[in-house]
Amino acid sequence: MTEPQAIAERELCGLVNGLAQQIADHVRERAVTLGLTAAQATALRELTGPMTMRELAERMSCEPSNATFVVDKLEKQGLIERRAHPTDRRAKHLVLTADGAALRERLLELLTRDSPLAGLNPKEQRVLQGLLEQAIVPGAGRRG
Amino acid sequence: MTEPQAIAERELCGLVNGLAQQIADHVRERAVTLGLTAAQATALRELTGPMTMRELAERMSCEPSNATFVVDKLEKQGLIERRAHPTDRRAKHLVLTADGAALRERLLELLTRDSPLAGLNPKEQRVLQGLLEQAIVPGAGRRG
DNA sequence: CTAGAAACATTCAAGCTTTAAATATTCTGA
DNA sequence: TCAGAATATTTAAAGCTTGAATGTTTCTAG
Repeated sequence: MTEPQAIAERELCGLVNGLAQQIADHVRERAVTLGLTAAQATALRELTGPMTMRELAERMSCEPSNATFVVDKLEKQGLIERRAHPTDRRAKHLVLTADGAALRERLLELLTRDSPLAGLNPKEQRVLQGLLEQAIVPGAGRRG
Repeated sequence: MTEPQAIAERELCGLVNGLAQQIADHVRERAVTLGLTAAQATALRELTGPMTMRELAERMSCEPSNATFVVDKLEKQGLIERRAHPTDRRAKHLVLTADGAALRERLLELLTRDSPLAGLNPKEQRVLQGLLEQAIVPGAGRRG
């Protein structure tokens, strides 16, 4: 016999997942407009400036090996360059090309034109943000 | 120049994604205990009773073709049966085997033992649920 | 200084997910 | 009735993601 509280929590997990999917679909729809996949668009969006592979992976919430995969694609399209890191020879320095920077601008414009969170007003969004920050256990992101 | 509101929304999307990942990791950890992958465990969990492929896919928040893939695995393990649908010859009727039902019980027990939402008390969870329900656009789940 | 631990990036294998296309069945309207 | 639209499922191809090595470079304790 499952308790009501457990059922409510499971339903809540489903809602979190559903909203995450809605957000992902929002990105995907706009990405294909620019000839990008969702993963590529996410990488481009997160590349706010020169950064290392690991840093990009963290911003994308994925494994470094996955970032390698995605950056490979973007590099082949001439949107990103892998340069030597100024101070750490282990690391790469990811830099947008002129084409990449231009496409990123168009992408950001598309992504901010309308929001996947349009159902919530700014006040509600702040409440949601507070709850999410509280729900996310810092150390437990992965293999913690 | 990007507006503060847009930046806040993007950060909020990141938090939603982060919590979804935390929930997924929670499922994955317990799934491997039973020799299941995360996707298989999700399918088993959502199979609350006999249902069609499409219905399962919707409960799993994935494409029907993906449900086919996952159900294939569960069927090979003897946990699920694909039967003829009583009234619609296009559809399949998914039914748990005795083994499948038993494993599902163990899975549910593991999943409810501790929650991936332990950071929130019941009252906060209700607030979160209300916000998520409001944020999720019914028709826009996919290609809407 | 130096050996071992740690960190950065990559490769590979395995599994997950989506898209598009194909088949079979049901529904709808003339 | 019957043609066309819509629905349920599956297949194949492409792409995504992870986890376990591997090689290189840096850090750290002694």
